[in-house]
This record gives sequence, C-alpha cells and structure tokens, in this order.
Amino acid sequence: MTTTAQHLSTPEAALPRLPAHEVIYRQLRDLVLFGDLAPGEAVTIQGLSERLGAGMTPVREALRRLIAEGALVFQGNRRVSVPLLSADNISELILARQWVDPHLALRATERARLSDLNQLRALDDELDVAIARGDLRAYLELNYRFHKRLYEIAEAPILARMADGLWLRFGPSLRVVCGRMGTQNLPDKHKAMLEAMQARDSEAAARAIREDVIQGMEQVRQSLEHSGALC
Amino acid sequence: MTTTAQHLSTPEAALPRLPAHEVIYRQLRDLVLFGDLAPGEAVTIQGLSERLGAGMTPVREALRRLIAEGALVFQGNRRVSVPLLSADNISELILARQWVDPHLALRATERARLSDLNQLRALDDELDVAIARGDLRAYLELNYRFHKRLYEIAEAPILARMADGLWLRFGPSLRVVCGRMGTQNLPDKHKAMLEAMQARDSEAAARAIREDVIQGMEQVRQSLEHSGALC
DNA sequence: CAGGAAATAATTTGATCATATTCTGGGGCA
DNA sequence: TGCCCCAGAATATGATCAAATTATTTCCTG
Repeated sequence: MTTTAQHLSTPEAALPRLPAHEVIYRQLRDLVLFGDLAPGEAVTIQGLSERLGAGMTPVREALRRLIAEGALVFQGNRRVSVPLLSADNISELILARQWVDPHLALRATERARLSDLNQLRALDDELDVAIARGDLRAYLELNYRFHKRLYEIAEAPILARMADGLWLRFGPSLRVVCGRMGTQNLPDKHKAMLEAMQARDSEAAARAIREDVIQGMEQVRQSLEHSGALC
Repeated sequence: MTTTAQHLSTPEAALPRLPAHEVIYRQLRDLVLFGDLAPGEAVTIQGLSERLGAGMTPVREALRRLIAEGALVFQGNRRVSVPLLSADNISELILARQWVDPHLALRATERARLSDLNQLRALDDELDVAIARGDLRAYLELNYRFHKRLYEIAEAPILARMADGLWLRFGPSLRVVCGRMGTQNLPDKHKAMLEAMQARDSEAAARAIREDVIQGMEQVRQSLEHSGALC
C-alpha cells in the first residue's frame, strides 16, 4: 500500500545486492532514528512484514538486531515498541554522551585529513540550509550524519558503536522535542568545532562537542519534564 | 496494569517457557563470554543448528543479536566468528571500561542495600575458592557475575548495557590470557571495593574498581603484545 | 429487567520448521 | 594457470502450531 521501492530499484544499482534483512534493518533504523516511529508506538512482526512487503523471517532478524541495540524494546510478551525515555534514562544518556562524544571528537581532530574537514563542512552547510528552510526531517538526518561522520574519522570502532547506539536511543525523543520547539532556536556548536579541528586544537574541539551535546540533550530533558513522562 | 499473573515467588516451578531463540542466544553468549569459542573461531548457522539441535531460524536470530552486540563479527562473505582484538581495540576497551565501570561502582555504592552487599561478598568468596582450586572456568564466570551484579545494583540500565557489551568483547581474550598465565597471579581489588562500599565511600569504591579494571585489562594487553596479533 | 463479571470463543500474532532459491567457494578439467 | 561447474551454505518464503489478546456470550446479582 504505502511503501513503493520494494526491490530492484536500489539507488545505486551497482551495489552488490544486499540481503533483505539488511534492507529491512536500515529502513526500520531510519524510521526510529528520525522519529517516524514515535516513542511508545508499537510494531508487530506481521504488520511490518506486510507493510514492507517482505517475509517475516527477515523482519524478525531486523527486529532482534534493533532490540539488541536498544532502538526498540521488547514490551512484555507481545509488543515491540520504541522506548519511552524516563528522566533517569535521559540523565544516563547525557552522562554517556558527555563522555564519548568529546572523546571521539578529540581523536577525530588528531586524525582528520583535509578531505574529512571538507566533508564535515559540507554537511554543516547543508544543515544550515535545512534549518533555514525549517525542514525538520532534513535537520535531524544531517545533524546525525555530521556526528556520525565525526565518529568515523576518529577511527575508534568500538567507541563509535557505543556513540551510535546512544543516538538510537534518544533519536525519537529528539524528533518530538524539535517538532515542538521548531528548528530555529537550536544553535549548534558545529562552527566552533570545525574551527578547532582546522586549528588542530583537539581539546577545543572536544569542548565544543561537549557543549553541543549538553545543549541538545538538556533541551530534551526540559521538554520531557514539561510534558510529563511522555517523550 | 494488565499482567501480573507471573508468580515471581516460585523460583523454578513455573518457568515461562523460554523461546528457543532466547535459549540459543544465552548458550552462545556464554560460549563467547567464557571463551569456549576461541577468538577467531568460526561458526556456521547450519553447524550450530545441528550442534544445538534446533532449527535454523532461532539460530539465525540469536546470531544477529550477538553480532549486533559485538560478540561476533560477520566476517565478510560467509563466516561468522569471534572477533580477534587488535591492540587498538584493547586500548578502546580499556578506555571505555575505565570510565563506565567506576561510574557504575559509584552509583552502586550510593544505592546498595545490605542484601546487595552480602550477595557481592558471597560471590567474591566463591571467587576466592575458584582461584584456590585453579578452576579457570568458574573464575571467569564468577568474576563476570560479580561485576554484572554491581551493574545491576547501580540501577542505570543504559550504562549497564554498555558495560555488559564491553565485557562480551574482551571475554574471549580474557580466557586466553588466563589460560596462559594461570589464575594465581590475578589479584583483584574486590576486597578493597567491598570495604569502600560498606563504608559508603563511593569515591573509593570507584577507585578500587578502576584499578581492578586497569589491572585486568593491562594484563590482556601485554599478553596480546607478546603473542603477536592473535588473542 | 438491567448491569456487570467471568468464562469462552475467535481472531490476531509470534515461534518454529521444512523447503525452495540464490549465491559463494572450491575442485576438476582443459 | 585459468575457467567453469557443482556442492554446500545462507537467504527467504509460506505453512503450521501455540499462545494471547480481544470480542462475545452467558449467568448471576441487585
């Protein structure tokens, strides 16, 4: 019904035919990450199976993976849903990100090559455009890709996966918050970070990212407190 | 709410009939965690399916989950295996554990009740017995359960899962190292930690755990360096 | 006679398996 | 040595069975 591009029509046809469960996984992951599945919203295996036009085995595998990553929770016996964050959860996330993100930024600054810096700048420019347009979805996606790229540059796969996992947890709430406040008053610290990176001042880069993280996460926390337990 | 029909009070009488994929997952997890699957060792879906006497669908799901947690890697084409740790990987693990574990110990100290302390002490006593007997497998399992229990007491589910995930990554190597050096010269800092917890000195507890982590992980690192890239 | 609660019937969903299909790697043959 | 074919492994589907939630019915009480 809803979904189109089921098969064959991969954007880059040259890619080696990746398996269905992998495709499903990425689709669901994006759905969670960018808030298309709201926190608390429940999904069923068979429902997704029909919605995505795939068998249930690939869907099951994708779900297991996402559950293992904390993107979904296995609510009781029969429900899988996007987790609702409690105030304590938020505190944990803030704490964790306050540690990993700056650390990765530090490493990234030490390792970044010119092309890396250019890529980050390009992403940040696109981000500005998205903000100016008030395009929430693009904002969320570009903001994520900016940080994700930073993780990759750091060349620390284990820490990067930790950071990525954290993102999966607060992504849905971020959408809710931004949808409520608009994208205008979300001044990120990316510019300061890029300058620091260019100057090879890794400490400053780490500090900038730390501020960026705190700023964003505190906004989530406050929005959560105001709107009751639901976020 | 809806369900409360599960009788928690009956420990072994009414097990809620665990699904097969869950059972398989736990079996494989223990196999990895305690080094029964050596680093680098490859597994096949069909092989496990026969070995564990289950269909391949549950095995597939369990594998996806473990891969998502970093306990196994999807070796390119057709092999799933326990990851080999590089020197860089070890450094990342040390760094990460040096942060999470003390933090969880700190929280645990603030929250621990008398029964919690007694449980930890009991585990540590069993641990001493295992060391005295030279029972490697028991040592590994009890050491893990000691730390795991600590994580639970801290009541920080997200951080606890991060710490648990890290454990899955170096577990196999720990077995290799201990198998090589014996259990005798592995003096842990658990006693100091327990004392600090009892005195409600959370800073000291965090410090003790930090030393425990560093000590253990550095041993892994050194053993890795000596024996080439394989660990 | 009406309202509600408990029991039961029905539908939905999850778990598992047997099987078909696709793809990879290796061995045999030129 | 290099190419092609085949065995076997992994992927994916639909069917089947079991469990649970929902809907319905019935019976009891006020």
